Amino acid sequence: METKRSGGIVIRLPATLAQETRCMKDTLRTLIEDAVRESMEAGQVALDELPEVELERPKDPAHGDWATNVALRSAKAARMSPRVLAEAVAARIADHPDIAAVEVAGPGFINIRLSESALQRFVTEARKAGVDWGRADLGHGRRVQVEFVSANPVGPMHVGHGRWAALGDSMAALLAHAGWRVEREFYINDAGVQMEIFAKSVAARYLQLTGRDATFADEWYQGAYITGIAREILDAEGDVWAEADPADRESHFKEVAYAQVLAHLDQVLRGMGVRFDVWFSERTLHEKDADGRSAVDRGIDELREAGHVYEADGATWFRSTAFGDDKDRVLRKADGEFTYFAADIAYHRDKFERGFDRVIDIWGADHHGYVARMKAAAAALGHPGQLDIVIGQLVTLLRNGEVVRMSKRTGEMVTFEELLDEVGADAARYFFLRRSTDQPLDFDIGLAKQRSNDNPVYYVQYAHARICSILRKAAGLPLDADMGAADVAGKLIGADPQLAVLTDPVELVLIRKVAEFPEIVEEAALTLAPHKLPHYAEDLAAAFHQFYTVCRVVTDDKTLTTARLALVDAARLTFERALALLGVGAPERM
RNA sequence: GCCCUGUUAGCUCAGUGGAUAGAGCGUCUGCCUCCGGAGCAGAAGGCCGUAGGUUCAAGUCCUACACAGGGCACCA
Repeated sequence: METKRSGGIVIRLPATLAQETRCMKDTLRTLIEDAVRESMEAGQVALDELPEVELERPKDPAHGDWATNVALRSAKAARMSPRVLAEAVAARIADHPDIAAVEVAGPGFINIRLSESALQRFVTEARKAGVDWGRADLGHGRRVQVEFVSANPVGPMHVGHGRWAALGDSMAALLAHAGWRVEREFYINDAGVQMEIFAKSVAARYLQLTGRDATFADEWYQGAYITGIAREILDAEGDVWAEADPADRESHFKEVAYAQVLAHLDQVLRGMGVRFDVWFSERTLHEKDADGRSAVDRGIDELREAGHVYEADGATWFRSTAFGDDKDRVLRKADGEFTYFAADIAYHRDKFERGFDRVIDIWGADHHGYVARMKAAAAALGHPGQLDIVIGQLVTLLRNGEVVRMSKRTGEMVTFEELLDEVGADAARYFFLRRSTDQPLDFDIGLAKQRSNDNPVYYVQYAHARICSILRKAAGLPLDADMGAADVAGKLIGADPQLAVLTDPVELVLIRKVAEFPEIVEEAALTLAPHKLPHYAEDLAAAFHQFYTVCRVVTDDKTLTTARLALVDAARLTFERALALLGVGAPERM
């Protein structure tokens, strides 16, 4: 099988924004650095060099929009009280037009409150950016590959795969929004023992269906889907294979069943909106080229030439301990077979040969013991630090509080497809992405089935739908009208809304939340932590609902109405972007 | 035995070395002549697993220990 590249790949290139957008944080940092430098030059502060200026958002809104601890950090070196140092710096930034207030607080924090006009500008900025709102440039257009799911093609997707699908897809979207050129890849483990067992299992069921006796070993795949595949073969091709040579039969069944499972995986993944740019077949790594050598051979050769390979006890070893692993690892067993690890080395070598600056693998916690050797291999191949391996804790499936044991072998399982049917793709994705990858996930089917309002995805989607409803109301459209929210908003608001009238505390809280979005994108992309997005979206929804309760948007006051429409439109856009990065829909009505 | 991840409100979980540790659910009390009540406001609820250490400052970093889950193959 050839490496398959799906058609119509869309790689979104990083947008080059016409104007140089500097986020508020960077602007403030420069401002404070200048203030410290001036204080030093004026002889107020005795420091040898400019300290690093850290800015943070205080937890307590009473402390302003931003705070810096620069005075606390430099006090010792400057041999002065942190508060006095802070006062000296604060006095030099207080006059900036974007700053409403500066105060020294606590042990020596400098708290900064932005002016209303500075905040109001974010509404314009978000609406102007449109789908590019929140875009960052961490990647500088470098190429990153995210490999995830990568299931053995020997059975249906299970719930754990669903978590990796949601996680990988969202992480990829996040990285793309943060300025990386991203490719999504699925590694098909279609070589090796699992496939043989798979074929034997199908063959045995086929024979049984034709009324013959067939041994079925305990360690084979017991799942009902095996019989299903066997029945399909029987229906399509008849019982001609019953009397065929067992080796021929198994080899034929293997390919038929493999194709079916692969189609199933693709279909389920598409059903939840996940599309891979590349499906990479492990088999291709074992195919011999004109010189009679496979990619696996060449991978080992490369390591050998670099001096990292040796022979011992009849096996071929990789000296992974030279790169921080606990023990050396076997590449080729004494029986002449390659280990799975050897193929994985060839695979990662192939990835880097394709020119990725960075490669991210998403694995379940059950593979964490593999991390050290894989990173060692990447380093030995000349790519230290370019491989990130994200370890996600496992999913435990519960049914009404009782653990459902899942095993491909015994066939006792609830497939991910069933779960998607029951709870819907949006809720399933949101549920998966809300928890940190370091946290094990309990997925209770009974609970998820209830479709209860407890699910925060509805809270967020409802906020979006509510905004669309306001837009419909303002445009005089019926409640059930289909509309392009952005177009409707554009016509209603016009080119120059008077945002200066947005001064109500809840309006400013909502603006601040909207303004935070680019920081969240950057932080989530930097830490490979999509779970920050749902939490942000819920905060944004809370800010919007509070605003909605206090402030009526559509009133007789034309100026205020237009300004508030602009604000809710900026919020709508932010919901839409945040949900898009999660792969969750933003419905215009529910 | 060794390695990884976790341990924060009754439950499920957030928390870039900073100020009085947050949210949802659950419990209790209020709010619909009004753009969607799938909403909002308020109350109660905490020795951040334990013990040391680093720091001006520790839920956050370091070291032990306890508990939970997952790994420790010439398996895939």
